[in-house]
Order: sequence, then C-alpha cells, then structure tokens
Amino acid sequence: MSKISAPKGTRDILPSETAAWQYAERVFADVCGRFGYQEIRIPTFEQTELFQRGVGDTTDVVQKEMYTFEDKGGRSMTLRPEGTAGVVRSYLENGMASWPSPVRLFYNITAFRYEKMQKGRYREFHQFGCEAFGSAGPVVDAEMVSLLDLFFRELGLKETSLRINSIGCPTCRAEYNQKLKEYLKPHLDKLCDTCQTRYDKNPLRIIDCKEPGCRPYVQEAPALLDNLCPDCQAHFNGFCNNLDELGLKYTIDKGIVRGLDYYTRTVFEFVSEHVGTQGTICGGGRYDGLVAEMGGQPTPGIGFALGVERLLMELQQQQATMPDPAGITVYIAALGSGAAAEARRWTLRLRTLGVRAETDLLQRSLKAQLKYAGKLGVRYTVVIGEDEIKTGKIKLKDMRQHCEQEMSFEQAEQLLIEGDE
RNA sequence: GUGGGAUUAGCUCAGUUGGUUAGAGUGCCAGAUUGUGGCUCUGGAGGUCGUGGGUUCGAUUCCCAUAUCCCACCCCA
Repeated sequence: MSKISAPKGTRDILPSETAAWQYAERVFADVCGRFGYQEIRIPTFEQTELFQRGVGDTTDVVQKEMYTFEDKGGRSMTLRPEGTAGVVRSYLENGMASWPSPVRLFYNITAFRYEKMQKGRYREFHQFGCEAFGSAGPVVDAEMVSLLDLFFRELGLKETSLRINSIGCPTCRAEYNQKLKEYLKPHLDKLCDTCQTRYDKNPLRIIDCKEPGCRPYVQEAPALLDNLCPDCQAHFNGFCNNLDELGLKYTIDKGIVRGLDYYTRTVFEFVSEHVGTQGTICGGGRYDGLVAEMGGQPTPGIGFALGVERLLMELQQQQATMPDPAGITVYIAALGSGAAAEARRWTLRLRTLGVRAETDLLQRSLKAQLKYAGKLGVRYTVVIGEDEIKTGKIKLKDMRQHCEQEMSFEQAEQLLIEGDE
C-alpha cells in the first residue's frame, strides 16, 4: 500500500498559516469595498473554449498548462487557469452591461496551471483579483493601481516596485508588428525555436524572450511604447499623469509584455526581489477588446491578478507583522468524573456567551489537563471539583500574572466576556 | 520541456568505508504525593532509511529506474 500524498504542485495550508491567509483576505476585501468593488464568485471550471478564446490560443497558459478534461457528457472542461475570462463570461451572461457603469468586481479564487514547480509557483494557487468594466479613460487605470498600493500599505508590504508599460491597441500593434518583423527578419535564423513560431503568430512575445541567443536582438529591437498610435500615446500619458497626481511611484519598463493575449494599452506589474525568480506578485492591465471578443458589445475593461502565495511569502520575508491566530481564552479543568460533567456544562455556557473556552475531552489527570492548557497558551484556567460545585466559588487563575482570584461563576463569566474581546 | 541538489521517527537532522536489535534533538503519551501548567528527572509509543528493480552470502549504504520536494532555465500570479 503506497502512501497517498498531496498531488504535485498542491499543498496544505495548515492552521499555523491560515491566520495570515484570513488576514490578507480580510484586508483585501475591505480595501476593495472602499473602492466600490463587490465580490464575485465564479465556477472553478468552465468550458475549455472560454479560455481558448479569452486567454488566447497562442499563450503558453492555454497551449500547455491547462487542466483539461472531458466530463461524463463528453464536453471539454478546464479548471480555470486565471480569473478574468470567467468574470467576463459572467459579465455577459448576467447582463452586467445594464448595471450602473462602471461595473467593479473583485474575487478570491484558486487557479490551476500544469507547470513545473518552483518557489512561489504552484499548480494550484490562489489569486486575488479585480476587474472594472465600462471605463475607457486612464483614470480607472490609475485608480486600480492606487487600490493595490493601499492594499500593500495596509498589509505593511514594502519594497515592491510598480512597473508600467503600454502595449497599444490592435491598430498600433499591427503597425508595430510589421516594424518588428522587418527588424528581426535578417536575424530570424538565429532566434530560438519558440521565437521562430512567435514571429508569425505573435511577434510581440519575442520581446519577452529571455533566451540568451535572442537577447541581443531583443534589446536592440524597437519598443512598442515608442510606436504607439496617437490615441494610445494619449492614454498612456494620461495614465502617467494620473499616477503622478495620486503620488504613486512607478518606473516605465518597455519590456513588460503580459503573457495573456487579451491585454491592450496599459499593462503593469508589482515586482519583489525576494520571491526567487517568481518576483511578480501582481500583474494586470487593460483588455479593451476582450468583452467584444467574447461576443458582447465592445466594452473597455481593466483588471489585475495577485498571487496570494507570493504575497504572503513576501510579507514573511519582510517580517511584516501579522495578527496572532486567535487562541483559547480559558481552560476549564475538571477534577473527578462528577465535576467533569459540570465543567462541560459551564464550558458550553461560556461559549454561548462568546468566550473561547476548552475543557478536557480525554479524561486526563488534572496535571495533564493543565499541562495541555499551558501549551494552548490560554490566558486563564479554572479547576472545577467537588468543592467548587458545593460552594459555587471558583478560583480563576491568570496564567500570565501567576495569580488567582476567588469569585463566583457569574463574576468569572463577566470577567471572561470582557477579557475575550 | 531542459539542467543541478535532496529524500532516514510527526518535525529538524546525524549515521552506516556493505554486516546482528538504525540514533539524537524536538514533539507526543505517561509517571515522579489521586487539588494546579511552564523548569527538572524517569519511562513509553513512533521508522520494511521515498518506491521498484539490479549487483551481493548479505543493501538503509553501491548501480539503474521512478516518484516527490527544493533550486535554476522557461512561463506566469
């Protein structure tokens, strides 16, 4: 019998970590709420075609990283490799175009990509994300960045840098692709295999190639940012101005080309130096063509996705202060079997009153019970025995102050309710 | 998909130049006055040495394969 282990690329998030997760989730939902974003929950799997059309057939994600399977009805399904495509599908399916514009949504999802494991890269991973539909101007681009900036600040995350770029619209990109192909043509035979195919299908992606052989040509290549059409140039300038107005620092990185096909114009990344080479904590951008591509009316949109594992790794690296996991406030030790029933009754009463309380479940000796209470790190202990039941008086022991105080059950309840807040 | 390192107790790791019952620390359980935790002492449970083959009288150790983890390339969050 072989041991069953968690599938490759997945991991358990144990109680020692979940406090940090809950904290990050809470802060994210809270900050999103302040910006007018409402939570959406979408299916874990979708029809495969959604991602092929939405994310793009030429992307690595779709070509080789999707968890695709056939369901019992013979339909091709895929575990979502990201969130945007599903949100756009939901936007159309639920007629959100008729909602007050802009429609602003946030999500907290797991996503799945069949990739080789590495630090900060899992096959099942978690993303926070936001999508805003219906606003074409650069103001919403900058607002979204300011949301992320505030979120990071509230978590105490420092030392992440914002990098921005524009990858234009279909018009300027078509022109640029011509220019790029002309430039690359003489060197085509020296480029790597993947770039050879990119040359025909999606030349822009060659810019993103890190193959040593391609590097020199890539660095000399004309940048898309320098070849924007007037509209895209104006949008990018407006984005920069809005960031400046909000006091947000950024660096322009002409090399940012997002790996998902739907992006247009604004693209941005928040990068950290600490999470190995998987330094991109958050990536996002504008996708003005996606809604139409999916069969809706042309609708501008912008969004980002944030890798929660990477975020938490970074917070740990920076030793950001996280809230302690909420422990048990009081342990009720029982002495003797008659008292044990009374201890259990009173424990339930305390819990009903909102106090975090525990009592013995293993019929252990008094000493063992208190040892256990010590390991739990409880603030108070109470021993209930025949005497206490008879007199109605208990000694509430403060484990930190090393002192105890005699009082009635009611007085103890009052004190514990206050102490548990 | 390519390359490097690792895998021995729940956890962190020793160790065996191939040889009887494989070790430590920590954690877990119990005991040291059947009414009081943290310190100390004592005892106990817990490992087919990742899995499958091969070489050998004998493999946890050597060889091969495979799985998983870590790291880099690549890609992305």
